[in-house]
Amino acid sequence: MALIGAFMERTLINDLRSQVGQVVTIKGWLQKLRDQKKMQFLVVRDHTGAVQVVFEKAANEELAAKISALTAESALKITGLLIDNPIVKMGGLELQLQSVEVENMAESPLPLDPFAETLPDMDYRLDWRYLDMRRPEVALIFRVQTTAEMAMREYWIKEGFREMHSPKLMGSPSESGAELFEVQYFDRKAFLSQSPQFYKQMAMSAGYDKVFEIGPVFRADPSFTSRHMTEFTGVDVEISWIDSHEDVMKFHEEWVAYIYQRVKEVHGEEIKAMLGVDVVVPETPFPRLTMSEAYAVLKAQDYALPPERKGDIDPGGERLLGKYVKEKYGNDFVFIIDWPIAVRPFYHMRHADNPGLTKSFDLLANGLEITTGAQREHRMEVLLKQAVEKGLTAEPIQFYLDFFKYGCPPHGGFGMGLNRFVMVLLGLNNIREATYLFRGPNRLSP
RNA sequence: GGGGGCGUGGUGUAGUGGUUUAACAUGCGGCCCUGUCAAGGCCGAGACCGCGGGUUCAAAUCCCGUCGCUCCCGCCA
Repeated sequence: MALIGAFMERTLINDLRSQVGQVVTIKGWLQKLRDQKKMQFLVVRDHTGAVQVVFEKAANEELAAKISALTAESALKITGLLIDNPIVKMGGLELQLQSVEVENMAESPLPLDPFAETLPDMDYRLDWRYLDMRRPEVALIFRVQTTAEMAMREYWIKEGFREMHSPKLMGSPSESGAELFEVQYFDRKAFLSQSPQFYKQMAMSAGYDKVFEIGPVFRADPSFTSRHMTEFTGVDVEISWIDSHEDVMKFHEEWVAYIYQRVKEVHGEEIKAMLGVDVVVPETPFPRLTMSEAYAVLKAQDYALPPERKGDIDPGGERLLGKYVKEKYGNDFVFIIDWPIAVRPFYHMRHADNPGLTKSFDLLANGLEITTGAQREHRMEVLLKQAVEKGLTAEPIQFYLDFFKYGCPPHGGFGMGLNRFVMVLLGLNNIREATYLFRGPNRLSP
């Protein structure tokens, strides 16, 4: 703040209180103009707040006319004397306008009025996302996301993690049947990465011990739901020298609790006031349900699982489990562990005493799947055998298999959807709300 | 890929066979009033009811097709 003030003539609206009695300059948007006979009132907003600006028309008719011509949401620079005025409902402050500079006049009418009583459809809001995002509630979502990512990094750094940036262009499809986007790559084909999975495991083989990556993930799945996107931000973690997936879960839950705690500290009150959501720091450890226990719970509640999908849980079942765990343990989070090999990829390690089950987990948050994790199979012969069992051939994944030839430690990790995480954290009902610019099967712009 | 729902002024909605020259709110334009502050009052512009076809004396309203959006399932994060 002080640094900016040193070379920029501007006071943030949130900092005005300390400048009473001085001439200050604010920069922001005209949220409301109340143009009266003798007086003009302007509500001006920047990214920190809003303040009332007042002008007495008789003082300067020319300036008054200039103000009258201002349109809603124009970008303005206003200089005036800041006074304390308890009558003003907006913080008891008032800026007595001396000059106004129009940096960018907004066309009128606005295609989307950020301060209208009713909110347009999501799709329309996405068409005019930059206007939609002027709403303080939307701005809050992305301030929270920033804090959340900061907290993630704080925790990682403290634990000795290294940040990786793996390539998103790949020469061959990595995981078997995954839906990949194909792109033209000079005179051949390339694919957009649908997970940094293999590359973060390579870092384990490189001896980096613990790594994380926050980056884009592409999925060519034509999914039309409130929680799927074709491009999203993945949060990936991989940890070496673990004994089992339990070690990964232990890290995961403490890390999540820390993020919640930081977000609550920094934004808790605002979130409550603007979004009506109480950020509750979850108790650790999170409850754990094995797949068979999860099935028993669902069966006890007469939930009918689709018979042909044996070994998996459908979204309705996940929501019910979330509700069950909330009631029984008072926790929004639950790990579903030990998934059958049929529904897990070849690289998940299997239980030594039960080869039909993997040492894997999903993390459900309020009944929504936000994370998949596992201990990885680091013994090359076993890995290859499991790949073949899944119908894969060695050639396309040979580069991956090679990671395990020269001293790769036992390891495991998880991949979490950042947007889903923010969605659950803030109680948003659609992933588009938690995403800067949504990408779906039918949306590539703006 | 399968299924459901919805498409009415800029936006959000009402109207679901004939008093519809399509209503209401908000926004926009004009005027009036007012140290205003969810401002108030009056007036005005703005929709061939997504598109195409059909049924009917009569369609925003029913049927078919089509496009768009949306949610659910599948898939996943």
